[in-house]
Amino acid sequence: MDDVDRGLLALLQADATRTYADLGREIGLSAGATHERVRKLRAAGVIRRTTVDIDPAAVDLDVLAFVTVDSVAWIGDSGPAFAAITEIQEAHVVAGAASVLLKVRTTSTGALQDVLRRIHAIAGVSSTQATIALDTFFERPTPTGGTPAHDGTGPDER
Amino acid sequence: MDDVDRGLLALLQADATRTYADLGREIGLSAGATHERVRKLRAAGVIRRTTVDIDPAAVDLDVLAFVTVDSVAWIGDSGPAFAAITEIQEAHVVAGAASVLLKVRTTSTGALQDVLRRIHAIAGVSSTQATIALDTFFERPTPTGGTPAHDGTGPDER
DNA sequence: AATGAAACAGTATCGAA
DNA sequence: TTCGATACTGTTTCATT
Repeated sequence: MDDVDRGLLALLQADATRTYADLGREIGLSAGATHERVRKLRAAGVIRRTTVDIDPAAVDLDVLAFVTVDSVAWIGDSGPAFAAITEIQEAHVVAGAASVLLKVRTTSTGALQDVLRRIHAIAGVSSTQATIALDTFFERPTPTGGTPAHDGTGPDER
Repeated sequence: MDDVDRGLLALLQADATRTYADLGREIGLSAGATHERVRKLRAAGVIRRTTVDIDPAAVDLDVLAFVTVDSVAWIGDSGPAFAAITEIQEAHVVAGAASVLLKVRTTSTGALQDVLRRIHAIAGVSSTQATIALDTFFERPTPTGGTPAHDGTGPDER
């Protein structure tokens, strides 16, 4: 993982449909070498998958909510129970007051209520609290440090 | 947007490197027709972009935190100020106690502290509260209702 | 809006440096 | 690890239904 790899990751995040020849031109590598780099990044699991980013509104997912879940017991192995609820986009175990933080998308507040009902049915769950998002400023891919603006104020650099 | 489109979206989310011929075979369409469908989904903005999903740990982003931000004034136009902080992966205006909810990734807790400092420097921000994620059960693409049979009625189904 | 075929472009591979 | 060349595979276009 050198700077060339990080640059490639940033370019691919922005647009994974570009050709290897094109990407290579931008970072100063041949198409073959670029291809080999990307192949290795995939093999190493740095690139987990190539996917499409979909507009939630286009599939009628107009409601976005963050749900904190409290539990009576340890919920460290309830991952699959949350994963079974398809409306849950992310599930994280968090430190602090709540045990789990969920990102949930539904077509309506009624559907959200139904999701909350199913969450309560999971063993150990004692309570939930939902916070509705009114507007999303932005959602972007995991930062890479590839070629991002650099304001120079940060303590660490790489 | 019919069921064929939704099926295509689900397949592309799972693996956008598959060929049109291959995708078409699975949903019962020729390569040409599949290509045309996907082209239209892109043109309509349903598919916002094709991207790669990167393992955060591979780029040393070992700290994930959700930060709630309180403000004294209306922050409806501070989107760009948050976007300028590259460590912020998502920013949403939320209803409830906090004004904005952020998803932040950093290489260390020290770097997180620095991000919080920069957030405080944004006009109108009065306080922040960070919640650290200890473990991520899963993070997946926006659900599409693609594979699950789904006729648009009723709260939801699996 | 879909098909099948043809022309074109990009990918994947390989020997050499 | 890279490059450059090549064979191959997939994409893109188009006339047709």
